[in-house]
Amino acid sequence: MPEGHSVHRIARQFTKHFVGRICEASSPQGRFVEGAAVLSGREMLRCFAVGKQMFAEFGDDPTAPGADASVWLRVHLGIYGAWDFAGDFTTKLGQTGEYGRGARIEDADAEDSLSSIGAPRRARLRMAEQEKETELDQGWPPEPVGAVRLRLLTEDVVADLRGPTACEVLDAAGVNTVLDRLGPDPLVDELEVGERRFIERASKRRVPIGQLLMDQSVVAGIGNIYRAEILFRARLNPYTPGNEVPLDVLHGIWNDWVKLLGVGVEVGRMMTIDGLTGDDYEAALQDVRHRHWVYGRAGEPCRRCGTPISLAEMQNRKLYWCPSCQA
DNA sequence: AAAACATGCAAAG
DNA sequence: TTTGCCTGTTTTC
Repeated sequence: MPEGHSVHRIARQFTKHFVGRICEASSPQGRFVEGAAVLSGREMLRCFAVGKQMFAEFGDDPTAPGADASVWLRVHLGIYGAWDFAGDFTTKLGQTGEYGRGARIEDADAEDSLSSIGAPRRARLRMAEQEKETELDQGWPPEPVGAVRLRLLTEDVVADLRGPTACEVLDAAGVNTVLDRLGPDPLVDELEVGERRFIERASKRRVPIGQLLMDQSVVAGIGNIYRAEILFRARLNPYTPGNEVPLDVLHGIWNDWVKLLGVGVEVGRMMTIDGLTGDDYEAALQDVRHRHWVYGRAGEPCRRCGTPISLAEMQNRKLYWCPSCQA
């Protein structure tokens, strides 16, 4: 379910609560027993997201004779994967602080100082596209619920992974192989470098721009909602071949993605309509049907011109656009 | 109550 | 090209 913004938030959560801690790893479901055994007993050294994928590096296992290299965990949540955190939290993520480029790790402390009113309380936090916090009224550690592929446990925080499309242990070379296949991510790459790579990859192909934006090797992190919304905001027809999109429009698309991703990571939702205030903003926060221009609105009147929103299949995914605004 | 559907991807056939 | 992932929400019977 998650697009890029939520994976960055999850990586932040790991950075805040797991990095620097020894992790006990297990696979209650039984489908990742070997991988969990490799990770268990190691310290998480760092965690970051690139596009929709999350990478966490674990240090040397001091108890394993001859071990001298770190190992990496790679996770892709797919369409309904989720991380369930439980333990002592001071706050939900995303309510304070700037989540701009390069601020992922440094901001963690600032956030703590801003929100340290009140003692940490034990809670449960589900992180998928949407986040939901609930009370934790069990003993410690809590029983895994459902099919938990991987459980990472520290002294006071636990993270349960369910339903991922990818979950594997890699060495550094394996991580690089994956990273090489991924296009630029505004929260990872220098903005100018990322833009150059995006335009290089998008402007040379005859493939429809609607398809290129979903291609994770062209730009990483955009999914079906951001795709539809970015194209509407650019007033660009999704079927326009990449090599026929004016360069300044591609430039605008990249900048818009930089902006939307920043908002998404900060707010924790894909807010794609600018300038909402008051009740309209609250409604948008609350309900996906109120926060997009065209996504999920087939047949409903365009919010800008009233024309019914079109729906078609592109690469087995639903594509929404306004046939008038995006002629 | 049951079925359909979803903000992806990888592996199998 | 089809299936698996295996959950949560919405729609249909």
